[in-house]
Amino acid sequence: MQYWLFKSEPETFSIDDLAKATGKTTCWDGVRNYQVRNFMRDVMKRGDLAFFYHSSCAVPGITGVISITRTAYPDHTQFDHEHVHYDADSKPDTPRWLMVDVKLERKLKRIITLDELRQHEHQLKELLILKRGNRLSVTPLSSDEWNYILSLE
DNA sequence: GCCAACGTTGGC
DNA sequence: GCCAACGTTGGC
Repeated sequence: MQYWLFKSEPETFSIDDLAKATGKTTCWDGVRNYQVRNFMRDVMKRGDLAFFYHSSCAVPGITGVISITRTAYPDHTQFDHEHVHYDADSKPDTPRWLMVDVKLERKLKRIITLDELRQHEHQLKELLILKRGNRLSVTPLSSDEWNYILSLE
């Protein structure tokens, strides 16, 4: 089982939006990066756990724990002309982009901020989100990193 | 296959 | 709003 970190801009989709969703479950559409698509296609399994991270906001940080409830399947928004994530080059018989379903397990008792994570750089120096220039919207992390971060809560 | 230009991300 | 970093595009 693999651990992950999912970024989302709370103005677009926040942890509270997920909490309000039917069954606290949503499809994670909109991934348009090949590396992330390959993570979803090749590695991500049902039951994997992930942190829900708020980015591009006043207080960036980890706000909750989610789980993968459905493995990769075609992202329908790539075929929707009206959608911002429409991809004219992707054909229905060979879909380019995939998504998974995720479910909210729980909100953290408090947000573990990016600033706080940086203060633990010694233990988290391999954490991809702390590395300069990292822009992947979904990144893997080790069980040691997972447990260490949860211990901060 | 190279690489400059361009678009996007995301912290600040 | 700025800008560094990085992925993608497209001309050659």
